[in-house]
Amino acid sequence: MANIQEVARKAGVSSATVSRVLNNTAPVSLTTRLKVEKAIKELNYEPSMLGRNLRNSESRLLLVLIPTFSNPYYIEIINGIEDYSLSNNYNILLCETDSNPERENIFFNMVKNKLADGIISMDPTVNMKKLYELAERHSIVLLSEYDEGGSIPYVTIDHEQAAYKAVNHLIKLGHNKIGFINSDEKFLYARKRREGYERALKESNIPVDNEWIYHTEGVDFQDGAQAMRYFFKIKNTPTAVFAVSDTLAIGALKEINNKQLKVPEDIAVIGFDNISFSNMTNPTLSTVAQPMYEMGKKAASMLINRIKGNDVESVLMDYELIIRESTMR
Amino acid sequence: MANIQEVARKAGVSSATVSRVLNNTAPVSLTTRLKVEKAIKELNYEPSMLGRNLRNSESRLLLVLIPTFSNPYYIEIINGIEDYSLSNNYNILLCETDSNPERENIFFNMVKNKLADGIISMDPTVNMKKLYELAERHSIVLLSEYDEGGSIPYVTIDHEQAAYKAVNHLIKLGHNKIGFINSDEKFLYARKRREGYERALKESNIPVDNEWIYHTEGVDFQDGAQAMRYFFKIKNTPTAVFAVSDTLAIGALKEINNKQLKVPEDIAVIGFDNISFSNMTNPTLSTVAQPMYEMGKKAASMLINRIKGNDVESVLMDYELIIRESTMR
DNA sequence: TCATCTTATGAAATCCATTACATAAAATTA
DNA sequence: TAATTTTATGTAATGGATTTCATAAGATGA
Repeated sequence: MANIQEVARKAGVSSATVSRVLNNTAPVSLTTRLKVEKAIKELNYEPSMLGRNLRNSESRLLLVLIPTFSNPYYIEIINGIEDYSLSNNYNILLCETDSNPERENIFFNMVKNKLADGIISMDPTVNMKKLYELAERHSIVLLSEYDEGGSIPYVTIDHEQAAYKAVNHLIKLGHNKIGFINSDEKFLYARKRREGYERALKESNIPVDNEWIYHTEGVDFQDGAQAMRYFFKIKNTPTAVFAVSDTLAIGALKEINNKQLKVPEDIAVIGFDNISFSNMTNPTLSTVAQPMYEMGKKAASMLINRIKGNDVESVLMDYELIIRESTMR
Repeated sequence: MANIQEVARKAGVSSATVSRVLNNTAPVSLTTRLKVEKAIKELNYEPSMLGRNLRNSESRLLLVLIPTFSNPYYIEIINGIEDYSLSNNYNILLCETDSNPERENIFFNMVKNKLADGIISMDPTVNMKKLYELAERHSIVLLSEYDEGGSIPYVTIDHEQAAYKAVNHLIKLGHNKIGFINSDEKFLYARKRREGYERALKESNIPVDNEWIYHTEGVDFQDGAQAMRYFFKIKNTPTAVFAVSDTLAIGALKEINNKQLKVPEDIAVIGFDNISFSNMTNPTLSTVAQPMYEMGKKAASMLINRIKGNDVESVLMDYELIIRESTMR
């Protein structure tokens, strides 16, 4: 592959002029411009990004940290990030951390090493201390999982209120024995959603019973199934279940089916995230929808702005309760 | 961030020596090594990948082309690719083409521009002509979708035989009205699976009826549901359905449920891919499992070998029929 | 017409790490 | 001990594009 010097030689100009033609950074006479363009075409020249990136000390690569590919929750968000980034000439590198600090380090180093220009972290298990260190010299945006009062900008929804609404919906259906499948409360979203759960119960004078709060290891289908098995084991099985993720809710649904019980007649179920499967289950799953695509776009635009040196503000997005068969009377 | 020159100055050596310490490419005396390491630590130096990549004219980035994130089929494969790549110091860039030639071009250009070292394409909609052009000067491996007799190495399974086995399984259950939900036959895998479908029928003296072969637009749930609605519309509705992807099969399942019919009693269903959700449906879905993780690993190892300049051979992997509730008697 | 401002272009420095080549010192071998 | 090899290190070129600085030619205005 030809380089800029060869193009310059062929066109009978200097490499500076070729660069000017390429980037439109200074006036170039029409005749020279044409000569250069001809040479470019003839040599089939494509500028080397390596050279350009080194000189500009940017990589135009954004890292997107997610804990695992296997949660479909992230898909739409990623689409939003990718669409926005691509149309602004940035590429995204999807980084699955597997909640593994070593992997996380690899990705952090990419930023330090100038191999990436910034990070959107959707990983609730991320090492916040290290992230803050990195944020001193690099651009970072948090998505969904965030840090209240911290200095890193974020995009999220009001988790407390969303959970409150979901649980309230179950209460209005007449339930007062409401199980809560939560993930580990080391995650902020989990703590927030628990607060919402409790507020809804208290407002309706339903006592909060810790027996009805189950904490899962992960957010896989299996974790949801296991939670449901727990609820079946205790003397006082709930008549409705709120799960903090659709994958958990679907696992619970499956376990209820296995028991030959009916949803929503015997047990109502509501999830969170509105993953595409949630509309394919039998019965279809009620859930809380976040504007994932928009959140992704917003986060990408914030990050790119940050990289350009502008200040950006955190945002709270709207969410929506989606009622389907699993919570119909 | 300090650069190699500053480290050299601080340690009182030349940058060449620092590079030698860093890469162990030539003997360095213990005393100098210690001096250099001390300077590196004090300056908090991390080598710039941009400089290194330019000099070595490599990016240690691999592109993975997929048509869309929304098919969970790809997840395990990507895990395999990523694990292998990361442990060989390569990063992967997940490229969603959306079957959009413009996007595809962006990614191809990254390779031409030395921003990426090679491509694993899982995209059946990829522009094969362009891919072959690219393959003349760059490293490429095909995964799943391949080109018979072509010069680009691939990793795949025997699609014809796998489809044959799946359909044969339905026949053995006593079905002779077997619908086939295929995707567009411009894809090789679709043509191969159709061959398998027809061979199974013919061997059992069941006539092949084109009315029972439906071609979908995509492989989303909706496409599967639509195919099933078609089967309900024709006079002679099949008693069993073979879908070329689990997402299609799940859509069909949903549609059958909507009709208040029972799977497998009224209609048996078998899919393809063994996505994680296929074990969560009601009833659980029979399917054909490909060794996705292994296929990903293999493809990554082939690509990295190619990049190193070695010759690599295409491989056929094993698959497995997974019988679940949707085809039980 | 002279002074001043634009326009157009090239030379050379720069970004950062790697490596071929050169050289000096130390170690080994004959 | 002389000759040869190995070790240890530095100098300078290299990869490819961008940009500052310098300069010459053309345009504008007084």
